[in-house]
Amino acid sequence: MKKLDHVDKQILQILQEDGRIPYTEIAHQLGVSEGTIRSRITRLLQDGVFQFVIHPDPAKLGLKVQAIIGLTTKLGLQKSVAEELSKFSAVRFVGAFSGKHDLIIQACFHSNDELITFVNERLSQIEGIAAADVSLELKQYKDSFSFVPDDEVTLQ
Amino acid sequence: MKKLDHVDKQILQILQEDGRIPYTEIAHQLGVSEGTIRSRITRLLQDGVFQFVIHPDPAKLGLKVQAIIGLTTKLGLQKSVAEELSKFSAVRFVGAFSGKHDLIIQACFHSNDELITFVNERLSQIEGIAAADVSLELKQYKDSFSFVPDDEVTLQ
DNA sequence: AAAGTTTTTTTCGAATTTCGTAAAAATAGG
DNA sequence: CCTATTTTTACGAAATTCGAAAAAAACTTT
Repeated sequence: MKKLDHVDKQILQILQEDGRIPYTEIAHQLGVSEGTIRSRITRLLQDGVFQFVIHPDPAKLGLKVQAIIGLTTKLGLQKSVAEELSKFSAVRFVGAFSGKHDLIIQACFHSNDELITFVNERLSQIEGIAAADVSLELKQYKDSFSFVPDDEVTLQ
Repeated sequence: MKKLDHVDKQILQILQEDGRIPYTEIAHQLGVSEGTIRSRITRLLQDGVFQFVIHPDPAKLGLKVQAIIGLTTKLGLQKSVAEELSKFSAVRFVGAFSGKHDLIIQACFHSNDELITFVNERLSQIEGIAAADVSLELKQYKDSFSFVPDDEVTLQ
């Protein structure tokens, strides 16, 4: 149960703009030594607070069709359905929810054709899916899992 | 209109695991020179194929409550609603969709209380939202931009 | 298929960054 | 106020990145 202080949050903020900015540069921006940045980041990584990753642009990879699909699953099969769905590389998000749909997923496709094939061929072969409610993405306004909350934060 | 070849895709694959792995290490793994990795990555960045970012764990930041909210907007106000919603740092995804909801957003909160406050106070103050359908995330199975398509890819 | 052109890869020394670690400073507890 | 613990700084060594020129590969044109 450790708190993220202002420096930690500033580090996260800077890294979400450019995950490969040198520690020396962050140190310079924040007015501390490189060693401090290094030990802070090492600790944040160890605590699982964040990971260094890349954010590909699906459209640039030819995945022009994105969809959010709400699924109704048969009782008792939700978990196995979720795990099956997670295996697809086209599927980038899978979550269990309360509300209209038991599972909600987000996936990317090259074409409408590929999407409809996914729904008709792939989903239908997964045991436990009762219904699928497809929403086709028309325009994306924001997509970032880089968000640092504004207020004080306590580690879990 | 340039193709991503096998090397490019391998680079993306490696960087998804660790966005800060040294170019020399990637070069070693793929059996090419550091210069090649460097020029490939520089080009991919310039083409906007991907960005270096970090992936924070919302739960570790105290954001234990995540929700997907489907919104119905008043005709003509969808865009401005989407832009307003994008301003919230708690909101990590905003998209316009065909289907049951005009807009679908994904957001993180410290507590159920904060979520309900967001819905009742923040959303209600945005001009143009007719209805909000909240789905509370019970469990997350997958959340990753790790989707390097398996087949050939052509840049847009 | 040879010659010329363009693009990509390799090479390599210089500049920069990262790393390991010990000393100094700051913080916390009694 | 003193001691123990944690955090920050400092700094030389190792590793990585960078710039740029040469070499190699891939494409064109004839």
